[in-house]
Amino acid sequence: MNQSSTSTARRTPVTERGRQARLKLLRAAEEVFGEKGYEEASIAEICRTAGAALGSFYVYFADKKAAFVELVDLLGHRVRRELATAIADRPDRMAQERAGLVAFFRFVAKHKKLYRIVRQAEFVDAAAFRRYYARLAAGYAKGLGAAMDRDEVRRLDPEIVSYCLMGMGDFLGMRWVLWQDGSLADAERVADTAMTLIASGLALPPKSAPRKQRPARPREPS
Amino acid sequence: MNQSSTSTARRTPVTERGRQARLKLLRAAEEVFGEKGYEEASIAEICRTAGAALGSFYVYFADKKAAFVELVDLLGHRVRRELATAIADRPDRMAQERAGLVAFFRFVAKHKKLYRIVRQAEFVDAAAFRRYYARLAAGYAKGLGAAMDRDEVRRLDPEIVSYCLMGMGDFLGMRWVLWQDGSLADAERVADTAMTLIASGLALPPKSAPRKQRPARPREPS
Amino acid sequence: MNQSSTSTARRTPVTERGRQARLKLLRAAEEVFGEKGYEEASIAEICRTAGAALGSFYVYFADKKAAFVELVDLLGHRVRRELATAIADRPDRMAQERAGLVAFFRFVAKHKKLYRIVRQAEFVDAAAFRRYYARLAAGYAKGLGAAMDRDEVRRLDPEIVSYCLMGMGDFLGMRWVLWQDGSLADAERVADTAMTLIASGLALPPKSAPRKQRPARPREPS
Amino acid sequence: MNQSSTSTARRTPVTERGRQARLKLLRAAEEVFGEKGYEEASIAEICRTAGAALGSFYVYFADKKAAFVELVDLLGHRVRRELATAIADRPDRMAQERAGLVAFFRFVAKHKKLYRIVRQAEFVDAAAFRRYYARLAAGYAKGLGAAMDRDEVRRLDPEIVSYCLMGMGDFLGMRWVLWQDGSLADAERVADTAMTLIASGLALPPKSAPRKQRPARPREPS
DNA sequence: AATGAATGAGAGTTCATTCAT
DNA sequence: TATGAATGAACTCTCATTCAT
Repeated sequence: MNQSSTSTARRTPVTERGRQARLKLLRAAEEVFGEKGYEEASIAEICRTAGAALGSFYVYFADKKAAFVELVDLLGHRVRRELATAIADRPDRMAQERAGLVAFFRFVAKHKKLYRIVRQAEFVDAAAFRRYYARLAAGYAKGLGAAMDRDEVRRLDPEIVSYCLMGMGDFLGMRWVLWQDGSLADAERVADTAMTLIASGLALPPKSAPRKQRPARPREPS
Repeated sequence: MNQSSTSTARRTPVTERGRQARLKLLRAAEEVFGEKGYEEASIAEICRTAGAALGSFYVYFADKKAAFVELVDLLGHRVRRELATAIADRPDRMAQERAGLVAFFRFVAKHKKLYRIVRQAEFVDAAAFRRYYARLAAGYAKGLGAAMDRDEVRRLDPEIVSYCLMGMGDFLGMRWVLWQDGSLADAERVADTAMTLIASGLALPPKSAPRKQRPARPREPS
Repeated sequence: MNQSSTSTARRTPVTERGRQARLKLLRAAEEVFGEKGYEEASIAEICRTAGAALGSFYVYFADKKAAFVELVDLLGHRVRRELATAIADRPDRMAQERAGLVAFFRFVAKHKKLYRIVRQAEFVDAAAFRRYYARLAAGYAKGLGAAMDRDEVRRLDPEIVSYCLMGMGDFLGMRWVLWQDGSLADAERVADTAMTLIASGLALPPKSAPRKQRPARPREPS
Repeated sequence: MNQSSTSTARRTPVTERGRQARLKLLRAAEEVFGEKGYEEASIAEICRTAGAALGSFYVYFADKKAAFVELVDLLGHRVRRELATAIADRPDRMAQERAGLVAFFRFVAKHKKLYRIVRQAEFVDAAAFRRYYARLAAGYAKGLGAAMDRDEVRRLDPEIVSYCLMGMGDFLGMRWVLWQDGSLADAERVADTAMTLIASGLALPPKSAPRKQRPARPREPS
């Protein structure tokens, strides 16, 4: 969780000046990694972009990968915050789903380059990649679980459902936002279709025989 | 299609011996790329694995990327063939969906390393990556469209639905197969849950008011 | 003089078919060497241009350099023949000089690319390079010597004078033909100026006191 | 003029230590290029000679060619300085010509290997090659023009005359210095002969009819 | 903290030449 | 003769990282 003491010394700035320098580098890293991808990005260019000397990079980051991973975590925060904001105040789960999906499209469209960083993380640091999705899924599942408890949606394993919905969102975003030069032209139509699928998929099944003891959440099908 | 005459000459073998050598290299590339990933894989190791001299690689492939791309296309063929086989003879669309999903899990479990090649393609050759999914989606959409025409499933844009289902499959495979050291322990349970979602999502809506003129299937974008 | 038996066997074609194949390769070599220069030219491209297989090259030439050297010698022949033709029938030495200079300009303009081969020979095969100029100088000196004997031009070491005049021609051709995209726009004006210089330079000195015994040619100044 | 930011960063040393290292590499390059020629010279050898690591080369030079070009420009400076020094204090143009010619022979004899660098530049970087001669010619022409204005020498296009004289010098140096294992044994005799030619060639023509209006010196082409 | 010079392993790629057919 | 596959040494260049100041 905390990436301390990997090799050469302190990595956390103490002075305010240090904190600023570190931030400058991180922002430059965001730009360069986003533009070039992990492998093509060079630390030299990051430093040039940040207006810092080559050596300074290693004052604040253990190595190239450490900076990248930090960026992935940062992005995870941002995405989750964005989604949380978009969802807040929505009356019911389906409204939340739609708001979340559209917000995600918007995020991807707005940070096209940047979003590739997350996807590339799979090949740079698998743990950071899993962490990103696991945390996203946790938040997702929590919302779904609550909705299930309110009998708003069909009772299914929330984690599985979360990955289903994340997968849908991810692929739709890839196909109709990323591959569409980032325009949101089709976003509404695509979201409509997806929401039809999701709404029906999650709709409560016609209650055949009311069961006294409702089964533990995870297990449901048959 | 054929990238001739730019640099060192012909790339297509003429003799049978040549065809064999090329195949040997391609198999070695599959192994090494799968094991190490694109960036970490070295052509020297591919050649060592294939038992060929370094220069021989360039007799058959223009460069590192060309071999990788060829591999991605090859994998696309294999996956599509596998899925087509798994689906054949299934009585209805939902049975096909389930068979396809499970077959996909099995493919991923069996070729865990290899499957990373496809995912990494996004960062090596975007075109090959898109091609992979576009072709897969095309086949998928065709099956869905037919089912819609038979009134087996809800009428929606087949391409969008295809990407939704591919996304679900992809993420589930990632989470419960790839991250699970490739075991298929959870596969059935996960497939069950997913199928509940899919079946409900694609089920024909309760016909409220019978419409004379059923709406034309939405046309495929671009 | 004769480049026999360097390594692998016979290099001289016996059949007529062989002679043709060899010629085809030599012409291709001329084109490719001329276009790319010695180092950048590849035997593969020469063969491709000739429509021959890679291995065929070594049937007719010992190696890359051998073909190049042969080409340089060939060019030497052509240049000397061209000059000889241009000079023939000129009434006096100065007319010959001018005709030769202009013919040289024309040759360079016409075979711009090709002429670089000669110049590059200095760094590929010094002997071939010297041979080229030595032979040219020999012819030049012979003509000059004859003119001296006819008391048409000032008596000086003909070889030295030859190199002086070749140097002038070479540099003028370089500056006003090669660097001028091969146009001959300035050729006349340049030739005029050069001829003024040459004519005065070679003009008989005002005979001060007639000497009985004229000195051996090479030694003249003081 | 300065080729910044294209690839790996700054090329101009900032510290004194850097300046020294750069110089060390440049001197090594001079030695190795001179000895082996451009193509045969390897950067590895240059670094070995300089006692520097391979990577250091690229700290100071963008690539092999850049170092070579810099060397050519450097040589140009040296040659021009040498000639300027040799010419200074000579009473008249002909004395200057002779001094320049002999100084040039001496330079070639002394830096035999080095002088090949200039000649090879034609095939490595045509622009640097032209620059070398264009600058030399400019200085030459200036001196000639002044002499013409003083009515010391015949009035002709100074640039054309410059190239004539440079060509003579070049070829004589090649034939009687470079090909003579660098000895200056023949230098005097050759210089004498050449000077006879030059002196007569440039001598003022016998004033047939005194012209009021002396013709404008021909203007320099482009 | 900050700098920038120094490092050197390692990569992809080329190509003249040889060899088996 | 003619072919084209096979070879592997050699090359230039990159770049993450360390070090001295």
